[in-house]
Amino acid sequence: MHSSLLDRLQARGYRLTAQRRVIAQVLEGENVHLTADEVLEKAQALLPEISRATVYSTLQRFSEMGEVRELSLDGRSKRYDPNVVPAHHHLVCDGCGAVFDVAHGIEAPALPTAERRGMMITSAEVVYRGTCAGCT
Amino acid sequence: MHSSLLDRLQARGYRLTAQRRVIAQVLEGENVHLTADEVLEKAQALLPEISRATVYSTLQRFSEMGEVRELSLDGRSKRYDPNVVPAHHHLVCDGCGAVFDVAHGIEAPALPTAERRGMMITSAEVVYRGTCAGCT
DNA sequence: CTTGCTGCAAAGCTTTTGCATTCCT
DNA sequence: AGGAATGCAAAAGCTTTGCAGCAAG
Repeated sequence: MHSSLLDRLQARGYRLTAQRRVIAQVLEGENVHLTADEVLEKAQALLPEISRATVYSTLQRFSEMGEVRELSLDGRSKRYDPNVVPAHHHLVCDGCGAVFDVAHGIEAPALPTAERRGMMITSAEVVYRGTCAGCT
Repeated sequence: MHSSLLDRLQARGYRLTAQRRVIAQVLEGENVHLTADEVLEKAQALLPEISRATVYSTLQRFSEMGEVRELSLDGRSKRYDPNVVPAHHHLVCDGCGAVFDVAHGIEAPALPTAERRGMMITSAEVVYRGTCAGCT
């Protein structure tokens, strides 16, 4: 089976702390993508003394490691997507900002070389938008 | 020819002020997409007494009118895209956050009904990412 | 032991808001 | 004249940072 996020943390020489264990657990237990504040809230339910700064820095660390994807889809908060692989697109509710995964298999169209402005393209994500049932 | 943004403002009953004229001018004069702060800076060069609050509320107004598109592509600032029509995608530099338009003609793949979670899809934008020359 | 991690609180940045004043129409 | 738009300054989110103490390896 796959090695867990925690195993990979350790393999890279990062320390394994109760806080990181809890944050990893919170992320993996969710099928929607949480904001940092929501991660804090759920983590505090499991480990009351965890701090906001730790949640933010840990999410940043996980993101730099490529273990979590940071999404900026509305002007409010970033959201954290624990499903880095396989690559997939997102469906966003313009009302509440909720983000849903779109099953993989859909491929974004390639960007013609003439349009690349000399950049090497590292990702191509499609963002679908609409309004969810709860937001009428 | 097309009616200008200012004509459309007036047609909808909005007042035509020096501030709005300057903001429209700043937006239309750019081929990259500016943040609110950059709009303020350029607007102040033309009309020194314009305030930050006015820039923000005007951009919000233009966006509600559908005259400008609000983009949230990184966790920093929103950017404002004056080219609402034709629809087009964007190329983002992960280093500096700069946003370039991708020529229209590229179509995002449709989202299968099974994946829509009951939502009516109102838009599908592709975001290409890479690192621009200046960000090495 | 050593160095990295945590918690706290303060600061930073972007954006919004309340209210008196100004000025389009 | 009348109501909308502006400017100012304060406040409100979200996120980052500095630093002393704690703990994983």
